[in-house]
Amino acid sequence: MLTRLFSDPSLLPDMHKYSAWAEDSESEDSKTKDDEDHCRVGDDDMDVPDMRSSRAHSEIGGEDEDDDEADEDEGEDGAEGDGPKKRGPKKRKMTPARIERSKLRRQKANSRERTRMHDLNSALDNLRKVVPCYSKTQKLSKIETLRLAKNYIWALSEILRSGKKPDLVSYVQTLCKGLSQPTTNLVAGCLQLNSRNFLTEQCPEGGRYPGSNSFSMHPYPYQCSRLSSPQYQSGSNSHPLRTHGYCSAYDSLYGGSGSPEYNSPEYEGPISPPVCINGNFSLKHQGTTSPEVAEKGYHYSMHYSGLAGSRPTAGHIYGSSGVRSSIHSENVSPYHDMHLHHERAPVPVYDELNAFFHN
DNA sequence: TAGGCCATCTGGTCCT
DNA sequence: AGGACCAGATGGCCTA
Repeated sequence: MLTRLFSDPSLLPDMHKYSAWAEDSESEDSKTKDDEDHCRVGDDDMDVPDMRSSRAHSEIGGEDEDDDEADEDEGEDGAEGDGPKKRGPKKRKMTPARIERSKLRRQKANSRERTRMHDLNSALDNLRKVVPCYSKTQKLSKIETLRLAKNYIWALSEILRSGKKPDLVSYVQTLCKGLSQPTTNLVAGCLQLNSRNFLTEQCPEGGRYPGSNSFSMHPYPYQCSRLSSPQYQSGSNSHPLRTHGYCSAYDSLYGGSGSPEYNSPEYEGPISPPVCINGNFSLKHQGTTSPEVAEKGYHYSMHYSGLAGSRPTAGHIYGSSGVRSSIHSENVSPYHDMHLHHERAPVPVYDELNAFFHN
């Protein structure tokens, strides 16, 4: 859109007009406040913009061609007075009928926009329910939900590729790529993993995570009942997961009993994560690599090719201040040792993984 | 109090 | 022409 805007010179005058308005709004604070007070009506059902606002004028100017009385009446619109004359379409005189029609149109548009955003939010809510760490009481933010969902998809696809369970540290690292530290803590806590541990467990040389390779039969009791387990309750510091009842998608992935949240009556869509237990995956997995996966593979190949001896440690990713600093997905390599364990992976998959990881 | 997140309004653009 | 989509602006709420 921006490209389109900047590539189309005919649109620039309007942009300039808008910029000028923005600047005016800074310099003429009182005037703008006044306009806003007219323009913004906080209540949902009272969103009738006041046509005295300059923005309302700019919208109205380009429509209602059927009005004959519309003239080059610069006096009214250019009434901001001493400023430079604005270019673009001539403003038309507002008649009460036009004002009314414009109000109506704007109300309808606002209502549609609200509905659209509500739909979007409900879709996001549904997404929250199928990514790890769903909680009714403490929702992930929109951006974190999207990031986590992306990582989750990536983690699942990696599982599909390898045909085996990843180790927990790798799994959590994948889930937490690019997430904020609070969300990282949530996800890690959700999986009963100290985020500091899994971050610092990254071997700087690209080696294995100490003690993270073991995939015994029951290494991860990730069930919601864990929230009441003595281990969880005896934690040194209070954890939000304990109070908010987070549950992990790892549960459903690897043998956890159904989490109560997934049976939420509010949720109407399909609730199962797309992967079944014991390697019987239900996701469609086509032979061709999807663009997203290909992109991911590219990231990983970049990562593995350029990383030798230079991979930043976790401390570089999350500074002591807790502020995330320039984290890149390439900086974390959750699956760097997966290609070493391919007992159950079909040979083509293994080859493909090798191609990705050693490119 | 600053910053993050969010809902809403708004105008521009594209599509049907 | 009208609706969908998008992005900027703004103010409210919450939290560290």
